[in-house]
Amino acid sequence: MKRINIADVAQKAGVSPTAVSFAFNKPEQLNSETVNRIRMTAIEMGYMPNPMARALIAQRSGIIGVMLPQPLSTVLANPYFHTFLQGISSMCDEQALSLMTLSPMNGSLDQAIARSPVDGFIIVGYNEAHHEVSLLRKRGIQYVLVDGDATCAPSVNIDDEQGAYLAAKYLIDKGHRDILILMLDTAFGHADEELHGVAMRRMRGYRRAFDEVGVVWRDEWVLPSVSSMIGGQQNFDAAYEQGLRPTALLAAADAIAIGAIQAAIRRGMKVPQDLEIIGYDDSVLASLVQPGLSTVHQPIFEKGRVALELLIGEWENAATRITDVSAKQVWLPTHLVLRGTTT
Amino acid sequence: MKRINIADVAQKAGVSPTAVSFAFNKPEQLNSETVNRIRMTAIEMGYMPNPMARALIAQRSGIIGVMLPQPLSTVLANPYFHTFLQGISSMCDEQALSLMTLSPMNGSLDQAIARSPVDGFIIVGYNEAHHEVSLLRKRGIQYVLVDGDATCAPSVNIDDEQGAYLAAKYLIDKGHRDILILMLDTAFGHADEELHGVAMRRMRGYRRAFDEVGVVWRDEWVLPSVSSMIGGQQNFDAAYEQGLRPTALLAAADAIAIGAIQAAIRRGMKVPQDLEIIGYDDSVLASLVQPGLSTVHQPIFEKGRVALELLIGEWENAATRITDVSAKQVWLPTHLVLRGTTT
DNA sequence: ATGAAAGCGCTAACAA
DNA sequence: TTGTTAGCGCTTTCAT
Repeated sequence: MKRINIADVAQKAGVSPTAVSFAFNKPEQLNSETVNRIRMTAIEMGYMPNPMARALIAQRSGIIGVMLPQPLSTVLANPYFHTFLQGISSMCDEQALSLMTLSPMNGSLDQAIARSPVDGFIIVGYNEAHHEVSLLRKRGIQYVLVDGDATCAPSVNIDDEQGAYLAAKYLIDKGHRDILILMLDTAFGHADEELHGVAMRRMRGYRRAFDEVGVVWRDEWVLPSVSSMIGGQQNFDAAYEQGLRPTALLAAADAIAIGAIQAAIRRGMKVPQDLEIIGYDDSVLASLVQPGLSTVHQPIFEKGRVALELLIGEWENAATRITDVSAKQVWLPTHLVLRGTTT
Repeated sequence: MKRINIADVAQKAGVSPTAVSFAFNKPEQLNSETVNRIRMTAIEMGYMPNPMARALIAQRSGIIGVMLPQPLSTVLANPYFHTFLQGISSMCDEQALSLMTLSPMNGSLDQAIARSPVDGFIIVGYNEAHHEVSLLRKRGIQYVLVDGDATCAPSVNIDDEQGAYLAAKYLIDKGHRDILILMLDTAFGHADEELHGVAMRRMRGYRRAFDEVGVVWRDEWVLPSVSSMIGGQQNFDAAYEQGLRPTALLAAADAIAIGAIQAAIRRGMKVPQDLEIIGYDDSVLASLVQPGLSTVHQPIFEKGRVALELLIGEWENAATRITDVSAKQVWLPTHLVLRGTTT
């Protein structure tokens, strides 16, 4: 089925392709009668300008790409990303931009990037040093890094270290010494270096609190976990079967914490009486579960908004040729939120 | 900053643009030495083929568009869509497709559609009769309808009516007569006709159970609610202040049910002792809240997968010129899941 | 007020 | 094995 193009419409309406183009983009340049006739014909024939051709000429598609560290289906299972994407979208809605998500296809992002007709990227969970990222840089494509280390490009991060410190400090001050830590597995160099920065910063924060008070840091008490409820369950169970008997738990993500709670309850423990727990992120789930999850709050929604704001700022910089020395690094604050999983 | 194009690379590498193109797309057609030289030069110059130009020629972008009934930020606040989008993405991941979301911009989808370089649409919550949808049809763009009435195009729906019937029947059989119904507001013709089909089908299901047993259906006991926790809270409160004293509650969406539960508890009621509640959708929240929400289960994830499968099927049909008479209407089953909000 | 023609960046017949 | 050439569908000067 051949798609109708501008020439078809022009011919049927008895005008030139230029006229048809004007009828859609600059109607004021044309006799309003002609505009009407052309519009009529177009509708009748089911014509609509081809978006790809338009984008090719304009060198701009109105689409922003969000590069994610995991397959999309995994990401969408994570409440953190829900809120983050909401933040981006709220800005998209305002700016009439469309949002496209890209995840590693067959383990690599190359494919995905090469095919994405986007005006810029928001890159989540990769450091600037990452291979694909440096390619973008070289190609002169605008991007903003989120949850990743950056120096040359704008970035949005939170104060992971401080948040982690506060959480650990709280439990230690309450007298806990046998604290199980379920850490993001990305801190262990398993998966690429995704989130490497974030995971390491949180680890350092926990550690700082331990060191400061002189509590022994035992590596066997730190387990890498995928960032999901299942991950939390499995690793809590694993710890228990290894003989660990924690009185408190630090989880580097809320989902992990919630999974661990379920596992603990299943083993007959009472939360928070037998086990105090502090998660990380303050995702929507934290206030929904029973008991409410004590956690480190980070402004997730705002993070998304700010990321897109920075990206838009980049476009404007490029347009007005202001030098790129700016490269803003935004650091958003974190704080402790106490709910029902701590006493 | 001028972007490097194929000609620049060709010149620098001392070959023709064709050679460069081949080096990227059909390396086997070229002397491997030449390929290497070209690749080197390309990397050095930071060159990457322009995705828009590619898509223009191929008449195919590898992107599928998901048309949503509400602004993206609203949609992402809804657990139903999380799971649905996960279903689509799981298929995307497998097929190396990218996913782009479009929401009404400034109240209309025209803008968004006109700018979307997609290979096809998954349209959620609109009927085939909807203006924008019929435009697509005319333009010859492939699409699949989800949660909407269709005859000419493929569609995926669930058995809304039966699910609603089961829920209402259950409560009625337990002896309840004062049943508050928090219905999707889209059943009331407020917002366009979005979800019109779905909302009406659920309404009919509830009604059928009432009629069958001869329970009086009172329109004042049916309140339109936006599909969110806030909506559920507000409408439960509104009902209460109107003097309604329900002993049971049917909510046409889980989010509504959960909001209503919170409102009820705040008024000192015990769930399920004072108020039995059945939601709709069985979204992830339903099993997370305390007490667990009894609800009508629908296979949300699968719905997303099937939708994309149908779309891909359309492409293949078009390619092999099989006539389009097929237009599969898929109906997925629903069933009742009892948890803690019923006795 | 309207049209002819050049080109956005790329691919793919067809030649050489 | 490599290059020439003609578009993909559209926008946009520059003429008329």
